[in-house]
Amino acid sequence: MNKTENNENDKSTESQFLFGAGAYDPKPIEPKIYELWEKSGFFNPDNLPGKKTYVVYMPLPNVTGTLHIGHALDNTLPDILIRYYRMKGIKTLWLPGTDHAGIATQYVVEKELKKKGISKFELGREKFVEKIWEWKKEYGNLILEQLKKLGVSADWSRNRFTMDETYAKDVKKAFVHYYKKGWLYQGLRTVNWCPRCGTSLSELELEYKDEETKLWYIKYPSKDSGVVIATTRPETMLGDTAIAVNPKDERFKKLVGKTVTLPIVNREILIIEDEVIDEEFGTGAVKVTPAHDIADFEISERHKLPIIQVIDERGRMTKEAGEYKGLKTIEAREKIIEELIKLNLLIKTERYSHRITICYRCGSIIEPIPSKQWFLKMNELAKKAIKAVRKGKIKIIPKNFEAPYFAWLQTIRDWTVSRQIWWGHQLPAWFCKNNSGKFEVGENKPKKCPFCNQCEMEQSPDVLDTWFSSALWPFAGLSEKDLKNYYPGDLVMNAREILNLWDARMIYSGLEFKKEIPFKNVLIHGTILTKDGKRMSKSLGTGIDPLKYIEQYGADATRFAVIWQANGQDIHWNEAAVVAGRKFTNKIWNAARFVVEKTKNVKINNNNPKVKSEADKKILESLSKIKKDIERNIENFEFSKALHELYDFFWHEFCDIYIETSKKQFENNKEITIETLDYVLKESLKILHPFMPFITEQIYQTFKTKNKQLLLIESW
RNA sequence: GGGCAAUUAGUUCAGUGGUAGAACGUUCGCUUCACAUGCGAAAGGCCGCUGGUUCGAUUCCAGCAUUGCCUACCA
Repeated sequence: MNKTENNENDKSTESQFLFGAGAYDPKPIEPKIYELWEKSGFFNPDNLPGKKTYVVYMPLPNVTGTLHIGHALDNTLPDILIRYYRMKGIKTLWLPGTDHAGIATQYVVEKELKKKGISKFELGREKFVEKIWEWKKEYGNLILEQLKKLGVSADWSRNRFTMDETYAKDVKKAFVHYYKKGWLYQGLRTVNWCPRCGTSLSELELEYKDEETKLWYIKYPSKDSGVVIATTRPETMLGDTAIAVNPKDERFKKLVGKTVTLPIVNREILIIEDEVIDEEFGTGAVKVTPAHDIADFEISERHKLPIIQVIDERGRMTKEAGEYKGLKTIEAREKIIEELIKLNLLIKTERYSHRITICYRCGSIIEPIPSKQWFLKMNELAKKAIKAVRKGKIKIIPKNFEAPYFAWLQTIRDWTVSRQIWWGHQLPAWFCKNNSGKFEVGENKPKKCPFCNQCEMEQSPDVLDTWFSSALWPFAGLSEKDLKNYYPGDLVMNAREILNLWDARMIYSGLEFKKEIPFKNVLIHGTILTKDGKRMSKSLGTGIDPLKYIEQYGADATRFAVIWQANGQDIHWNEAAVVAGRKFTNKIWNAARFVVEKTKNVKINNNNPKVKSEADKKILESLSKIKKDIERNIENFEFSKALHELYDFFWHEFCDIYIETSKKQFENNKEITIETLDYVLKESLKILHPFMPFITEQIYQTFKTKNKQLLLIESW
């Protein structure tokens, strides 16, 4: 854009406000309107009148994120609530922020650096973390700027990041608190390990992929006869410490308690009974490898079996694997099968398809290995979270999501909270350099080592699982005053896969640290799928970019499309809805133009009797009914329904019927017609505002009313 | 494997115990002084399949099929 054009635009502002000509063009208008709102300070509830509060916690976008259509849903719907309650005279607070997103961010920055030929290992931890901070400074708020384009009316003055200083302090406090309660412990556990990322992954960070493989039937001989087992992973047999069968399985009854010889290694291993074994699978007898299978690890805990690690954290065979040491697992597998054939112990091979576990970030095959990790006992916390929902203190909407919530919490395992990456909250655990394994937990580094009295204590290199910090989101880093005024809040709204990952964790964290529920409602919205019902995926190019729509059709039209389709269940995204939204903005624009042109410069003779026609009465009745409906629907989170009703009312009842009638009424009933047009338009703008804030505010600003303020805070 | 949900017009979806509605699309007619991103009109559906309850079912129940999502995981 050149300078002359700029000047022209400036001059034409007034005429734009007064409806120049042609179709509604959101492009020059939306940024100006947003600026107007932001400058007004009314996104900040401290500047709003009233006493009652309404608080929404934004589902934290990752700093690496860019706006996708899921965010549009996550944020447009709460914006309706926030705008509605703000107009209702309630102090509304929408708390925004971003998540440092440990693995995800580290992965993104690592890839960026790699392009420049820089390896994180060459840089070292400190420099690498510095690079991430630099990256975060440059791109970390991008997504927030994009949310502004959507019209999100969050209180940006309270924007937080999960690694802000004050936030980090609360994270440390939480860790120390749990430790003092005896709920944090270190232990060896076979964890899902990504050999590529070099970290353990939570169950929720795993993905699965179908794979065609083989099932090898291997004989473990003994003095009598031996046992045949079936396995998909022969290379792990070097770490076998038992054979397990189902206690009900008659075939193996007399073998239980005896031993067989583990081939190649020639170790005697015990035959044990365990309920989890499926008699139907393979031969009914299973090799138990505690170090490299999570289910087997659990069996080993029940039977006190030894753990022998034969695969290391880079996915190579360890020295325990003897002659196979240093080989990749897949190479070891081939060699071992060759050896078994030589020994005449490979009974048969079947084709077999199953699902393998892969890393959610990089897609590498997960290698379960034993690893020293920190665990948080979940027993008490899970109970609290269950109780809050059972007792109705927290509502999960729709209600049928309560079932998976309870199921998850009832069968929950202790939470592995440590991660072996560099980006995140380092554990506030301080180790003695001279006494291996001795440590102290505290918010600050001890001045003097309590163990050797002389060393500089070293902080644990592990960082906390990202969710450990986001679990504290409703209160961490907030000032005392804010906590007093705005905690607990009212609502979180997110997609269903976050229910246990995040919502449940916020619930028990709130109860544990603030002795109060963090929010009253958890609203689970549908998932946006492609038009043919497939999951959206960036790699398949089936993603839907809301910014493209905002650019092309405007934010109001984009919001319209999102809300129009958000009816509670999964959405098969229909682009036509955005076009419908754009048409609707144009309709609103033109209807307003009509009303403004007809009502300006008209001298009203107040002495004339004002007689309402049937049409006047009808539209006024409809308006008052629709207003109540909208209120009810918004308060019940029925946003789509509300918008459909609004659309129908405004377009058909107001424009098609009343405006057309009004043209005739001008001849004999001017006063009341003007009054009605003016009133219905203004009221319509109000009730449309939470849904389509930009255009309604823009039109509202053209009115020459006394004491006019922003529609944003106009009373509902 | 378990759980949840969906299946209604060409498409995306509402909805109801008495044989169905919207948006977009399609067809036809309109440059009617807010809007052609418009106005008016029309066509278009054995409401997934099979059985049950009922005077009557698209709506309630059961089974089946298809699809999707969540969750678990079997070596």
